[in-house]
This record gives sequence, C-alpha cells and structure tokens, in this order.
Amino acid sequence: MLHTALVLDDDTESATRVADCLRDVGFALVDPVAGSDVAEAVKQDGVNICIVGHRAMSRDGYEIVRDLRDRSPAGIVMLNDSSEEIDVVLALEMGADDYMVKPVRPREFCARIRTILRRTVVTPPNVDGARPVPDGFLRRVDDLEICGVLRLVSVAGRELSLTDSEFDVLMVLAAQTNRVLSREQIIASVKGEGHAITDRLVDGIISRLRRKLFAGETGFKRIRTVHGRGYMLVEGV
Amino acid sequence: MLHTALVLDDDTESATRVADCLRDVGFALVDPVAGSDVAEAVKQDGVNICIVGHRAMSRDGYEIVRDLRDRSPAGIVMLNDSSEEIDVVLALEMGADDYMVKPVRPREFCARIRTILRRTVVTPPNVDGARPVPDGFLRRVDDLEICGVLRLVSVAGRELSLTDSEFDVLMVLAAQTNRVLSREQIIASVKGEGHAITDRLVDGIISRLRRKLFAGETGFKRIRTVHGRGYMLVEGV
DNA sequence: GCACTCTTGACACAAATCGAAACAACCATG
DNA sequence: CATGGTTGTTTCGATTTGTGTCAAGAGTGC
Repeated sequence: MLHTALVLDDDTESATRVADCLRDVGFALVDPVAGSDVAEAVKQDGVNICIVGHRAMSRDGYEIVRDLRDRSPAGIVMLNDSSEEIDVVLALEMGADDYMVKPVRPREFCARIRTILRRTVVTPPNVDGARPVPDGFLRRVDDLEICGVLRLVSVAGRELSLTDSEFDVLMVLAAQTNRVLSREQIIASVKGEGHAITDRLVDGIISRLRRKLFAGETGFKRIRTVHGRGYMLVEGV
Repeated sequence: MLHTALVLDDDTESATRVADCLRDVGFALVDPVAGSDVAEAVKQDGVNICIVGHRAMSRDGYEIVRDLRDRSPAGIVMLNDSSEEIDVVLALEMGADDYMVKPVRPREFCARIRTILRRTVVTPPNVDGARPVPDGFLRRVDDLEICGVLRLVSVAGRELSLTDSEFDVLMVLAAQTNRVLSREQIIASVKGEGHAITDRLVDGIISRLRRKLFAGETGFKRIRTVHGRGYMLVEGV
C-alpha cells in the first residue's frame, strides 16, 4: 500500500509541484542524493516510481531514464516542456512508462501514476525457482529496525509485535524521517485515497506506538507531535 | 512476437488511421463483431491490446473500457477528441492504460503501445503479477516444497497430505510470497471468477493449512494475516 | 502572567475482523 | 444406504480497528 517515489528535476518549480502532489496522495518521497548512482539508490530504497525531468542532477534526463530502465523495474515518468513527438518517442524508447508535458495537471498526473503502478510488479517474475531473498525494504532509523516485507520491527535489538495498522503508520513515518506528515497524508498512505476515517484515529495509533516502541525511554520523544500540523519521526538525535 | 490488436471506434476516420499504424508495425488486427461480448471476444482471440474510442460499437467508450478491464488483462488505450483533464482521469480510472487525444501522431502512438506491451504480462487466469507456473515444476519456499504436478507438499522433508482446496490455496500463496493477497484474489485464483462463495471460506482453509504445515513450529507465523487485507506467505525469514 | 480556544493524549467502548472449531451438505465408494 | 472424507457455512470468543469523551497541553490575545 505504501509507495515510494523519487523526483529528479533541475526545474525546482516543477519538482516541488510534483512532489507535493505525490505526498498528498500518500507517497513517501526519497531525497535524491547528488552524484550518487541513481539506479542503485532506487533499488536500495525500494522506490516504486521515478519522476525524471528533461534535465536532472545536471545530467541529461533521457540518459537517466535509460540507466534506470536497464537496472530497475520501477515505474518511470518523464517530464518535459517540449510536446514534440520526437521527444515523446525518444523518452518512451529509452524506457519511460509515460511522458507528460509541463506544467502537469495534478489530477491527471496522479491518475497516470496510479495506472503505471497497476502494471508494475515489484519483484520481477523469475521462473526458475529460487527468488532473491527480500533484503530490501529494510529501514533503519537509529536503533529502530523495520522490515517492510516481513512486517517485523525491533528497537535496540528487542523484537516486538505491532498490530497491522500500527505497523503501517510506523512504516509511513519511517519512510520520511525528520519531516512532518499530516494526519491526512498518513491516512492516505495507509488506506489509499478517499477513505472516510477520522483524523483522530492517527492519534490513537501513534499513542499505542509510542507506548510499545519507546516504553521505557525517558526524556526525548522520538515520535514528535507538531501542533496543528501532524507527526514526525525524529532520526539522529 | 506477434501481437494482436482490436480497434473499436465509431469514428471511422480515426479507426482506419490507427489500424493502419498498427498493421505497419506488425500487429494482427481482429475484426470487431458488432453486438458481441467484447471482453469475451478479447479473451477468446488472445488480444494483447485494445484501442477504444470515446464512442464505439454505438456504446459509451468509458463503459467498454471498464468492462474490458474487469475481465481482461489486455492493454487498453482510450482515444478521444477531448483533452480535458476530467476525461483523461476518468478513462484511466476506468482502467485504461493510456489516453491519447485525436488525431494521434503515428510514431508517438506506436511508441506508447510498445510501452504498454512491455508491462503487459499475459498471465492466464491467475492473480495478477503471479509468476507463470511451468509444468512439472517444483516450488520451494524455504523448507517448504511443493510439487505442482503430483500435488505433493513437504515441510522440512516431512511429507504431508493436503486436500485439494488446501493445496490450491497454498499454490496461490506460494506463487507470490511476501505479498499480501486478498481473499477475493485467492478465491478467484482457485475457483475462477464470479463464484458465489463466502470470503470466510479462505479463513477456514488457511486455518487448516497452518495446523497441518506448521503444527509444531513456535513463534513466527509463516502464513501471515494482514488485518483487513488478506494473507501472505512469508519467505526468507 | 491569565483567560480563552483549539489541539492532543489517553482511555473506554462500539464495531469490524479474524481463528478455530463445530456443523451441515455434498460426493464418491463400497 | 452407510461410510469416510472433503467442502463450505455458521458460530463464538479473541483481537484489532475506529469513535467518543474528557482531561491535559499548546497557542493566542490581552
């Protein structure tokens, strides 16, 4: 249910616009690390979808798309100012799953993203028996370890049992540490969009999480409340 | 690889234009039979991709798209004169894989078709994304061995006898380990679609499976329940 | 600082979901 | 037609989810 996205675009205006769209509909965003191997990072972080501008990380966007496609099954969307046929065709042939002309229309953008995800199989089919062990989807936040695939959590080595909704919320927070997430965003990430649920449910789950995770700990609150805005999982105290 | 396409559009000018494109790049075209059940025909003829106009076969194109998506894994492209955001979003939410505004540009059109086909796995009636199961195949999930042909199962070398329905459900779970499958998906995979059976039957079978397979095991649950969503067979603890 | 308002934490409780077992219907077999 | 095995439904207790409430806390204007 929780999807992770990566936005790469030197056009910062478009990048923030797109990032906001994605966050609103419940995506966790990964920060692009300049100079790093993008495809490798995408694999590492279990990114489901990449948005690439026609120039990104001071490189040619098309090149990045090809690179990503060669080494990752993630969905790829190319953004560009140009609506020329040649540019569209080139992007798609490099391996993009869709091509949109800026400025994107938010609702269409989200709908197209969802369409791609519908077709994206996270683990590529692998017929000959043994599939690779899911080492990915392991998130570490200080001494908190979360395995997204097996849905296991441990704090300081001590393993503990969370309910499914507790786990889902923790996952969302852990995907975006040191960043405030609104209750709406958290619910959207966990339930999908347009679910009729009270905001306050999040409070309840957070309350239970705090007790289970950081029961004995004194002083610092690692899940911090930001009054009027939401919650944040603090990393690197 | 020969692909088969079906063009449905009351706008004959667009239809022929599109059909020509497809033929040029090597598609076999299926003739639409007026009044027939489109989704059924698509299945029958092994169609890989459907092009649907906003009016087709004297019906509303959006309706056709939804119908197709519900009952076929084929790629679907919607064509329309309108470039309104609302129309795009609607089409995609009905299940279209792409939406293009007429008149289509041939090279872009073909590139987009190819992009869809890249993502379209033609897995026969099965949970979507499930890996194709070769005959005579032996699936291994940790110390769990399943022979699909002889319908035998063993855990840690110890062989045990399952009933047919237990075996079927185990097969479905084993085809997609570490991924949550809904009760609907499980029932659909085992019985075929549209079978009038209680969701809860799955619970019963899972319960019996757990007892037979992992009777003595302590601690970790290898068939995991995800509250409100379904079940998951965990691999690689 | 003080009064006021809105937000949050924590708990209690209703509703939904799940696990396991009991039970009825079905089916093949002898 | 009795038997044994399997399938699918029902039931009940246990767990989890989601709502309501109220006291405590945080922000704001004075």
